[in-house]
Order: sequence, then structure tokens, then C-alpha cells
Amino acid sequence: MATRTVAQRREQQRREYDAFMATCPARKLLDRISDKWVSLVLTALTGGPQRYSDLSRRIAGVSQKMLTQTLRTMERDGLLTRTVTAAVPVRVDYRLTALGESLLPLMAAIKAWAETHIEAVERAQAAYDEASAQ
Amino acid sequence: MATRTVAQRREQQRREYDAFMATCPARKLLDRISDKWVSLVLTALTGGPQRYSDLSRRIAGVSQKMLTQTLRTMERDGLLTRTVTAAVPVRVDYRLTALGESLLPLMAAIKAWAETHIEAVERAQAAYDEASAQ
DNA sequence: CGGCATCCTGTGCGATACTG
DNA sequence: CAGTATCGCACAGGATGCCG
Repeated sequence: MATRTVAQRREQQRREYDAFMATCPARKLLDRISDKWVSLVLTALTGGPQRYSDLSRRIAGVSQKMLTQTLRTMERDGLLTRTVTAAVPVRVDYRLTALGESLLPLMAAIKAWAETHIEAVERAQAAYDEASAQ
Repeated sequence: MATRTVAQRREQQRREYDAFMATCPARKLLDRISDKWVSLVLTALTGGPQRYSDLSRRIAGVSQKMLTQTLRTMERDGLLTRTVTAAVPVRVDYRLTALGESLLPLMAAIKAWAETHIEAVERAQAAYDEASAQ
């Protein structure tokens, strides 16, 4: 029965990891804002409230399913508010909350790092690819 | 033939999006560092070089496949170096480069935001869930 | 020890069609 | 206009086995 420890250790580690993920705020945050579309919605809403259709037009390539899903999640997280205006046709506006806006400096910092270092990264990639091609 | 514009517009938008993704440094960076394991490897290597087996032990729950894949990508991006010491058994050390270390302040900023605002996010989630439960 | 190759499953996500 | 519901599949990623 000694061999079962292999599988058991993995299982144990997975549980440790899950517990870590559940309690680590930074990881949870990264999971959220790193979402494919969250940063784009954040940027699109920086200039002020936008309607659903505006967002879907401004964010090229997003499917309606993912846009809705992203907006719902961000609303749940308190990053934006969803305002329905009863009319024909219906009108729905999305607006960043203070919490959502507090993320903008962080996005700016990420953007700044990227613009400063992306060249170095791409040089490293080129060098790596060339070296492994031989 | 007018109806084909629907599919065509989608296709067009997808191409626009791909072009955007290919040229936006911030998005590319976000895609990298938001990877499930990159931040953990970054953290694990902060204190100095580590061997492969050390990393797999320190980062609970990572599969060997994902750890290797993450390390390869980060090496390719120039974020860390991989040093093989020929011996029996082989010894492999991973160490952050200056480029990799320059990411640490950014990670710290993310961590700081998370720790400052995570409570607000969780309150928002609780409120949202309760409201939608009725 | 530090991997790589293979197989296999879950599910994220796009496409499509329908509704208030 | 602003979604919800359903289907289908590509693909990420875990498990396993082999190798230098």
C-alpha cells in the first residue's frame, strides 16, 4: 500500500493549492483583471458610461456572449454599474464605479511596464527561437 | 447575397481584434503575467535561484507539465535563465534575470491593490448574490 | 533528477437561434 | 436593443509512461 502515497501526495498538494488560491487576494485579483476582456471593457468605459451596443462596437472581436459574461462578472465584483432605462427599445448603460476606476492606475502601470520592456522581451524571444532552431 | 455581411462583419472584427492583440504590448504582457503560474514562479524565485524540484515542491498543486511549460515560456521571454549542471544526477537551476526582477514591483502593486480593495469586491459580490437570489 | 511524448477529459468559448 | 438558451468543438491541462 506504500505506492498509493504518490497519488495521495498529488491530491494533498492540490488541496493545499486550492486553499491557497481561495485565500490569496492577489491571485484572485489577477484571475479577474487578466481576463481576456476585462481590461478592454475597463479602457472602453474610462471616458464615461457606454451603452451595451456601443461597447460591442468599440471592443472589436468580442462575441456577445463574452461581452455579457464579462459585464456581469464585473458588475458582481462591484467594478461597474448596470443601469436599465425602461423604454422602447430598452436602453442599458454601463458605468465604472469608484472601485472600478481605482483599477485604472494599475492598468496604466502595467501598460507602462509593457511599453518600456516589450522590446527586451521580443529580443529575448527572437534570440531564444534562433538558438533552438539550430 | 446581402445577408453574408453578417458573417463577414464578424470575420472583419475578429481580424481587427487579432491585429490589435498583435500590436498592443500591454495586452501581450497581461496575457503573459496573468498566466496561472507565472506569478507564482516569479514569487518563488524572488529569494534567489531554485532547482526544478524545489520549485515543484514550493508551488503546491502545479503539475510537472505546467511547471515545465511555464518555465520554458518565461525563459523564452527573457524573464529567467535556465542553467544545466552536467552531473549525475543532472542539476538544473532557474534564476530571475534583471528583466524578470523588474516585474516584481508590478506584482507588488497588484498585490497592494488586491489587499486594499479585496474586501470591497467581496462585499459587492455578497450584495449582488443576495439581490439576485430573491 | 529533470524532463518529453502521448493519451484523454473538462470546459471555455464561438456560432446560432429565440425572447421581452 | 439587450440580452438568454442551446449546441458543438477546439484546446488547455492532468495523468501516465518512458528517457538521457
